[in-house]
Order: sequence, then C-alpha cells, then structure tokens
Amino acid sequence: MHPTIALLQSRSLSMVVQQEIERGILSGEYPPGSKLIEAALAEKMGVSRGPIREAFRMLDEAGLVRTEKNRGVFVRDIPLDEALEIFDLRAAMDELVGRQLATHLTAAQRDDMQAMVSAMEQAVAAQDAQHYHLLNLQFHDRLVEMTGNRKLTAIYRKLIKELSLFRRLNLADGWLMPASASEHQQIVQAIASGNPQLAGQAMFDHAMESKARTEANDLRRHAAPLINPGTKKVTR
Amino acid sequence: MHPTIALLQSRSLSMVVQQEIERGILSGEYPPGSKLIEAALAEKMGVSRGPIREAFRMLDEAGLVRTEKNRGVFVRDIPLDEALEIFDLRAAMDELVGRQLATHLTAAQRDDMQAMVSAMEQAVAAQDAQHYHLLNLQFHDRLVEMTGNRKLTAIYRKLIKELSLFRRLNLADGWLMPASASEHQQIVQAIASGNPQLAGQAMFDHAMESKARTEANDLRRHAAPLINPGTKKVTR
DNA sequence: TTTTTGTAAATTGTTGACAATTTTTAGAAA
DNA sequence: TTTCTAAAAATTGTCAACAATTTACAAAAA
Repeated sequence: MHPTIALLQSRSLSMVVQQEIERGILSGEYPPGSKLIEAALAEKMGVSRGPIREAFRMLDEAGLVRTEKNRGVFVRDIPLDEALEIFDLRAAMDELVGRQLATHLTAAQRDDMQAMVSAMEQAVAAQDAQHYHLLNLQFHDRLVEMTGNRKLTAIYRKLIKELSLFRRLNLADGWLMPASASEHQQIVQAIASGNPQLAGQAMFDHAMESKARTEANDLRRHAAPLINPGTKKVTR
Repeated sequence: MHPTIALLQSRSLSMVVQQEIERGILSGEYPPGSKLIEAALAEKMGVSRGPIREAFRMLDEAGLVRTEKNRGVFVRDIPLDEALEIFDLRAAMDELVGRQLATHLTAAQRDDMQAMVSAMEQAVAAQDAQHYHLLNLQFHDRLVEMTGNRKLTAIYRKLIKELSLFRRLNLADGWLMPASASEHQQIVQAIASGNPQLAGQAMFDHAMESKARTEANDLRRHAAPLINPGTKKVTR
C-alpha cells in the first residue's frame, strides 16, 4: 500500500494537527507562555476549529500546554522546581534502564551503544555542541528503548519533551558540553559488565549530575540580571 | 461561592465529560474492549458530540481508551505483558518514593503512615478484602504524594488507573488479601529508620511481590479453562 | 451451505454558525 | 494625566448539520 494512503487512513486530522503543533512547540516557534489561538491555527493549517480543539486536549494531557477556561490555551513553561522533580523521576527511570540492560544486553546492542559513545566523543573533539546535544538525547532514548518496556519508553519520552520546554531557556547561553562525555563511556562499561547494581548506579548518578548542572546553570542565569539592581522583573 | 458554580467556572464541559467517562471505565460500567459510542454518550450526558470527542482525546492520551480511525473509541484492555512492564516501572518509582521519604519524613507523616497500616491490619482481621484493597491503594497513593513530587504523583496515578484496567479481570475470583499486609509494616519501619537504601529496597521488593502475585494469578486464571480442552478461544 | 455483492443503517469526521466570555478600545470623569 | 466605564472586537464554548466511512443485513451467485 502507498505510504501516503496508509497515513491518511490511520491518522485523522486532529492527530496530524497535534503533531504539527507539538513540532512548533518543541522547535520554539511557539515559545513557553505564548498563547495558541484556535482560529489562527485553524486557518494556518486549513482545517476548522474542531480538530484544533481536539489536538489541544491531547497536548494538555501530555503536559505541553495548559488550558484556562474561556481564556485559551498557552504553551506551558516549566518552572525550575518542576524541572528538578522531573529530573529525580528520570533518574529513577534511568536506574531501572541500567539494571535491566545489564541483565539482558545483546552483543548487537552493546555495539550500538559503543558506536553512539564514539560519535559523541567525535562531536566533543569537533567542538560541535549542537550535534553533541542531539547525539546525547538519542543515546539515552535508545537505551530506554532497548529495555523493550514500551510504557517506560513512552513516559520517558514525554518527560524529555516537557524538559525541553524548560531547557530551551538554558540552551541559549554558552553550554558546558564535554562535562558529561566521559560518563557515557563509564555507563556503557557498567552495563556491559553485567552488574545490574553498578549499571543502575552509573545511570542514576549520570542523571543526577545532569540535574545538578541544570540547576547551577539556572541559578547563574537568574543571578546575572542582578548586576544591574534597578531593573524590574517581568512577570510573564 | 457555591461549589457547583465554582466547578462550572473552572471546568469546561469536556473536562466534566472526561471525568464522567473515566469514572465509568474505572468502575467497570464500560468494561475493557467495549466500544464507546459518541452519540449515545452525548445523549446520556445531555451534551453535543463535540465535548465527547474532546474527552475521548484526553482519555486516549491518558491510555484509558484506544482510537481507531473511522471505527470508534474502545476501552483499552491491558495485556499481561504490558501490565508487567507497568509493574517494573512502578517498582522503580516506589523505590524513589521510599528513598525520598526516608530522608525527608516528618513526624506527622510517620503517624499518618502508621495509622493507615493499622487500618489495613484491622481490615485483614475483619476479612474485609474490599476495604483492604481500597486502603492499600490509598496507602501507596499517600506515600507518593508525601514526596511532594507532583510529576511523580501524577504519573504514578496514571499508571494505577491503567493497571486497574488489567486488574479488573483478576479481581473477580478469590483474592489473596493478607499476603501483603505484613510488608507494609516493614515499609513504614524502613522509612522511619531514615535509611534511604533500606526504605527504597523495601518499597521496590513490595512492588515486585505485587507483580509476581499478579502474574501468578493471571496464569492460574488462564490455565483453568484448559481443564476442558474442547473449548475454542474467543478473540474479543 | 458458503461466499459475494449491493443497499440501508449506523457511526465517525469535519465544518460553519451561534452563544457566552474575555479582551481591547475609546471616551468620560476624576 | 490617570482611572473608571461602556461599547466593540476578539476569542472561546457549544451545538447542529452535512459528508465520509464503516457496519449490518438481505439477496444473489458460487
């Protein structure tokens, strides 16, 4: 069957719209806090408001937007404390990933992991922070996927999406790329060793390091404007 | 302000409808696999199909129903392997709960926990399996809530709802109630001891025991019909 | 009998219109 | 000027109608 036909048969308008709005949110086209107007999106995508509203309900349930009755739908902006909560949860999930992979890893999977780590090391050597960031996301996503636990994978991806809503703010100013590079090699070795406790610990520690880096980065970002004590804070 | 008025001001029709359908699903009124018909629900609830469809999108994203284009919306039925996956994930989350409570527990929280365990022991003594089941759910829900991690709490509750879609099948035939009773006292002691590693382990083990019980129960349930080898399996 | 085909009914997908609410704008009053 | 007020505009909430698709059913063909 032709792929386009299959697509139109399986995806309804609201699902296509949902994906498109989600893409816009994650790409930064609709930044956190901004309002999403039904009529404008409907016209832009060439559909009526019904599918747009259905897509809104999906995005709300996924945590990417928040809905205020009679006032509209806004791209969520994740406060620091919630981001830190998500990091704690992600660390626990990553620990589970490490344990499970340590007990069930195939040779092909180990080679996959090693190849991704090598690619990241090359990105570090090339000073390509953008590419490194992409490879890093891919590395952790693949590890979760390798466990074969679909629910774990689905929720993990949701958390990453929500975190990206927070991280966007942090990404602009200079990024400390190679800090986590060596940890990845350590993770692969711990998993390959077949020791669940060790592998889980390595994954957990790595996630918590990421949390600490994010928090430090955020505090630094908020402290900077105070150099000029006369500025007033904008509340949205 | 009258509570009903406040409710109508904050919740739109689609949210009320979503809650009502969810209640029907979790109560077993709409059993797993059954079809939810837009027009029927719309008439029953006295609204048009729009809000019903929006509610469907929320329930789909929450994992309580599945949508097939042009064919309708069905109450999800969770297969055993997915339920087991959820148990693994829940165990990791419970371990996190145990660790965090062990390091941050207040005296009031400890008393709360102890009171709930006592209530469960009374239910066991009274042979009230129904009540015990309720208290057990409440106990674990409260523990997660006590961590103060909102994202963890939200996802935990989603998983419990999905699991109840599976457990419903298991609930009918006789239930081994007091099996997990003594473990709860152990959990409270481990948390109160202030040792994160110990508390996490206790929570993790308890969750995995629950997984094992569920799996054994399910295998038993499926093995039973084979006493009569002539019967044909019904595929929905 | 079993399978196939065609038609009617039921159901979902989508749209446009109207009602209710909020936001904006312009003018009056302080 | 600033603040309050009221009309206008913009936006969301809800509904009913229509189109597209699937399902149910009965008759015809194998």
